[in-house]
Order: sequence, then C-alpha cells, then structure tokens
Amino acid sequence: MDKGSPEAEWREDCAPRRVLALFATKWTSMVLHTLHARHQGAARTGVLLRSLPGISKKMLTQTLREMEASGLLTRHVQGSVPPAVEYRLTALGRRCVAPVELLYAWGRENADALDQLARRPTARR
Amino acid sequence: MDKGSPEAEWREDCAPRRVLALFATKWTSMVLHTLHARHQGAARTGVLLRSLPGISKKMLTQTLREMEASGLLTRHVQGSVPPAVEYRLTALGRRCVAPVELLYAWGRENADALDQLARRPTARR
DNA sequence: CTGCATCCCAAACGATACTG
DNA sequence: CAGTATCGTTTGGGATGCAG
Repeated sequence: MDKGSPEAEWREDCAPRRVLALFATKWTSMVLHTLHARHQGAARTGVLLRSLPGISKKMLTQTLREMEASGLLTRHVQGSVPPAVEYRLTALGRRCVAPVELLYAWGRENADALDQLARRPTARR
Repeated sequence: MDKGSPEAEWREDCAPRRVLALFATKWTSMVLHTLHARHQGAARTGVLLRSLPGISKKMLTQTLREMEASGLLTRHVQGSVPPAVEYRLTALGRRCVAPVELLYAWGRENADALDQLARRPTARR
C-alpha cells in the first residue's frame, strides 16, 4: 500500500477530498436529500426554501451555487416577469444521492441510540 | 405527506439532522474512512495523525471526541508509560461506514468530470 | 419571486507551546 | 506518545434590506 513516503495518503486537493469538503457544509446534504426525496429531483427556489426549515435565502442560494459548480445540479430559468427558477439534479448529482440517503436512513434507524448518547451530558469522565 | 403546516419538514434537532451536522465538519468523514479502509477499524493516535495529511493534533483529538460522543468509536487506553491509545469503530460506527465509502468512491469515479468543473473559472456566466 | 449586497457574529480551524 | 491550553485567523452562516 505504501509507496514513497511511509504514511502519506491523499493529496490535499484530490477529487474525493473536494467532494467531502463540499458535503462538509451545513446544508448541502439536506438540499440534496430534499430535492431528491421530496421533489423528485427538481424544485423551484421558494419551494426549497420552505422545505428546509431554518435555512436562509442567502445560504440556500450559496449552497445551490456550489452544487451547481460541482455539477450536482443545473439551474433553469423558466420565467422572468415574475422570476421562476428551477433547480434540477444532474445525472452526476443523481448518482451521488445514494450516500446521502444512506446516511439519512442510518440516522433514522439509530435515532434511539443516538438520542440516548446525545442526552448523556458527559460521555467521557 | 404534509400534516399540520404546509411545508414543514424535519425538526431542527432530529437524529438525521444531528448526524448530518456531525459530518458537516472538515475531518469526520476522512477519519472514518481512514480508520475503516486503511486500518481495519482500529488505529492509534499517531498512526491516524500520519494517515491524515494536513490534520493537526488538535483537530484530530477534537474530531475523535465528537465521534466518540456520537457512539461511532470507542477509546481504549493500552499503556501509560508511554501512552498508547487505540480508537476502534463500534458496531454503530461500522454500520455508517457505507455512506462515506460511497461518497468517497463517487469522488474517485467521477474525478475527471469533477476536475474539469473545478478548473472552469466562472461556471456561471 | 429570485437574487445580491452588506453587516456582523459565532464557530471552525490551525499553529504553537506546554504537561504527564 | 497522547493530550490540553491558548491564541489568532478565517470562514461559515444568519439577518436585513434593496433591486430586477
């Protein structure tokens, strides 16, 4: 497994790490999940805004921009007189829904255990 | 799907959201992946430190503490004269390796596409 | 309706030095 | 070797108001 250096692993800017960085933000996973599980992969701004309790307009747009730049979704302007914009998962984006759904499912399945742990004030002594 | 409020979805502190929050940090996913894929689920501090290029001692400990509090791994003191501590994935932790591995694999598979997108200076015009 | 700009705070992160 | 403490920087994130 080791080649040159004894323990060196990933480069700091390799694709997997950039991906993980993308999901290391508060809303990316939730936007992806909501878009997929609640809206069949396409939804307008306002709908997403209401589907994600607690998100602000700013963070939604920002998150969508990053996801767009990463190729997870595309932006479609449908009207402008009132503006109507729809965001759609790309093929690439659809292919990475699974991990998020798994994580989400894992959370639901182990909700009880996780809740108990969360309740425990000082797990370590 | 909707019960009371028109579009209300997850509570802010439900288990899935806490899980996503846990992974919405820079190192959690990478620690989990490294521990699982490179060290068969158990490794000592120094090993992890060297397996994760760029991480600092502080961030490693902090991340490990959070993962421990969430029940993903346990801490085992093996010696103290020089200190020797091993971290091991729990059953719970092992069960949530899959999502991370999927995400990581997705990154590797689509590395080319992702690299091209990253190279593009202004994706939006 | 959608998006941007601004201000501002809190938190995450990183470097370093120190203890057992 | 493992861990903590402290400090300083950066960034993420939220509130609000304005514009197309």
